Amino acid sequence: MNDLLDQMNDAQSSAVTAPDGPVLVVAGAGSGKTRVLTTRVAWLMAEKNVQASEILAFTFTNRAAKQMKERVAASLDGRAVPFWIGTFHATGLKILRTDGAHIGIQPGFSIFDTDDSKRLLKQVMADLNIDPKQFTPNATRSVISKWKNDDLDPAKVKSLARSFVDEKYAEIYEGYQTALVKCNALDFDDLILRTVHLLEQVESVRLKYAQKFRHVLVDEFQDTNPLQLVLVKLLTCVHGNLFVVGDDDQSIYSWRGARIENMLNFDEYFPGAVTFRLEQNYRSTGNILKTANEVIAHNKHRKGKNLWTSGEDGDLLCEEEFFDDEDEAARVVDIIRAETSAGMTRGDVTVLYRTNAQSRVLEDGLRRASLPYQIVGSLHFYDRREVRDLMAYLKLVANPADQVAIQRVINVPKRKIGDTTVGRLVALAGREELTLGETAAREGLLEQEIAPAACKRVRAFFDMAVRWRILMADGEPVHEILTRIMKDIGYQGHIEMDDPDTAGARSENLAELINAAAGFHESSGGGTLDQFLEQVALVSDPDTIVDGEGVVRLMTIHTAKGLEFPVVVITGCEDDILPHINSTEDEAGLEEERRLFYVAMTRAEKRVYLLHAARRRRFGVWQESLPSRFLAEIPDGLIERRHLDSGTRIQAPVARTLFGSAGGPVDRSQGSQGSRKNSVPRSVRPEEWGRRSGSGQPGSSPAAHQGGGWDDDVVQGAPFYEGQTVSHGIFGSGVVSRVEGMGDDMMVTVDFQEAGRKHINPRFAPLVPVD
DNA sequence: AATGGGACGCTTTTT
DNA sequence: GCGTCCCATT
Repeated sequence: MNDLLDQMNDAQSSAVTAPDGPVLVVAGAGSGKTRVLTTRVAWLMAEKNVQASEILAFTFTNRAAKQMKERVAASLDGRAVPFWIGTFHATGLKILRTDGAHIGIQPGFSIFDTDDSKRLLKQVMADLNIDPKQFTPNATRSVISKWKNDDLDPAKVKSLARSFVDEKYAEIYEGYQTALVKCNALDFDDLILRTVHLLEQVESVRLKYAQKFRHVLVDEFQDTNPLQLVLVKLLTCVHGNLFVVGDDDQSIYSWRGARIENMLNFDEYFPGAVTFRLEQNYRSTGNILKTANEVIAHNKHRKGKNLWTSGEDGDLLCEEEFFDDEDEAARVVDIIRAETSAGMTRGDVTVLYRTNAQSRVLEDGLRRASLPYQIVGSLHFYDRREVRDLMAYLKLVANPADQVAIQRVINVPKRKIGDTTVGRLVALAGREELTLGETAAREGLLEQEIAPAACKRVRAFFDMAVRWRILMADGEPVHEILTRIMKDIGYQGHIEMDDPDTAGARSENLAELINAAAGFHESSGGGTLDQFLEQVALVSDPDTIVDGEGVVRLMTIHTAKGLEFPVVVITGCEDDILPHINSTEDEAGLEEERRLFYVAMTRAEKRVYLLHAARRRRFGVWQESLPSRFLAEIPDGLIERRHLDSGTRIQAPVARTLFGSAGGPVDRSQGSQGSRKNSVPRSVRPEEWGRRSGSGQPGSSPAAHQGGGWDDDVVQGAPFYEGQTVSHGIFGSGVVSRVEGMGDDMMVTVDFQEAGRKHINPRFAPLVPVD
């Protein structure tokens, strides 16, 4: 044990050996946060006589949980560590499986993931005759999720509703919750919400857990939400030993309900808290740290810290501008080649981006260059259609009440059970208060509503389900059940018929699913179907980060949090992407984007490349971009900037500055910078951000931007009028023949000289008035 | 009930 | 630009 402590710096070891009670460790990026956490666990066990079973640790991701388990085991000489460690969701689930019955949760319940919830919502909305165009399932889901995270039930929401819209949402929420119960299912939020209810309402259960866990530890505390804070409070209500680690500068999940205040006001929530700060960084070069410090210092809402290293300054950071996203991707290829010939492996280089959509162009470039790469996160294996279909079969086997699963596959592969039949079946079941399967099993019941031939087909389907359930009851391994299901329903033939082009890939995915199930059977020592479904629901990807050596990894910045890489390439360092356009409205959103940028840079050990393009395709349409405002916050001495030929005077980003503000009047006094009047003055002069002209790129049509400078008055006064001559990036020049609608909905009809008549939404396509 | 064409929305991030 | 979903057609 002393060995472990000797290897630490003073701040680290005093945090590890902190006395009982609430402890907050403010741990900067790369400051050895995980090490402190794991050593604390080891120290508690070695020095404080705490049993493994008396420790509960929360992590933010399954990846982190796994890593921590391994590291604790290593620091205990490989002894088994049976302590509770996992995400909030997984831990909530564990508690609910054991004690959920106290608050009326039926055993064998399903977990609905986002897609399941959305399907259920759609059904509920259809039942309530609510137009899914006015209340999209996505928006509704996030509204309901917010309510759940504020511990508001449908009744409360209803009484608080002030507007028609709120009332509608509340109505949907109520229906959704009822439907969930009917399906015997919990959604993601329920896993935490219901656990909180259980602990609040049932004293014996609360005491059971709060007494059991003498020490509770939380990683990534800055990303906890209010409900999770309550859960932590409940679990520590007996011993009060709470040890949390976090970095307010890395809080990037507020959109999911995380409250940075949980950390900023920690001693308010947990009086008497002791705080430790870890600021020495063991990961990055001095220049990277200085840059990160400079940028994050622009945030006001933070505790404030300064990372430092005893190591070298290292190389300067490198900023490079490109004409478009394809050029940017080509440069990524070059960087990888240069780095590998300079001694790095491909696995040492990681490419980061703000949005998943950006990966496409990068992938194309890498594939063309025959560079092996791996996308980490995002494209979840379990999100593929064929995998979800099979998973739905497993779900309906495990939980006969799961209507969502049944409705998904009752006619997949096609077995002539159409929407009408399904609708009648569901209605019938609802009326009789039976599950769909029970309804089908009742003698003569189906015949009341459904044609005899259809009844037969429905019964045949549920008969299969019954047979599969017998396999499950006999303790047949999951992969065997799965194989049997596939055979019984002829799924292989189905995917070949359905789309021969993709059949090969889809069969492989199914083979992989069976592998995953077989792997689960082994690693879990004969785990049940329920356990398999749980694991799949809560573990988005079976730890995707495989061997590093020969593979370049691509991922979003969010996914990269907590990881480190020798070389980091951050792409799309542009305003509207990083910071993302949806987050630039208010200061809080902007600060979170800045933290995102900070997280991205602090992943790097040796070198950071900051790339941006002057234009890129979005929604299939070219859009102009300005360099990220965050780049301007980097002092010149720390970075080498390579811009495109600045001989050509820059043309302002037409489409966005013209009509980006949803049709509202543009603030004239601010000129083309109107939307960012609250931001820091740019130290980089905008006119220096040249663009490459006449590059010969297809579709670049320099003509579109000729006509020289640009006049605020013309631009901001009257947008478009009939008879006006305009120029378009792809179609060339033409005459406006019609203007319809306003703001975002504006459609302009233009007769182009070459391309003929086109309808254009100026919000998406750069349309420039020509004088 | 199956099929195919077309409209539409999506793109911020995920347990 | 692409996948999904809706609707009309058979």
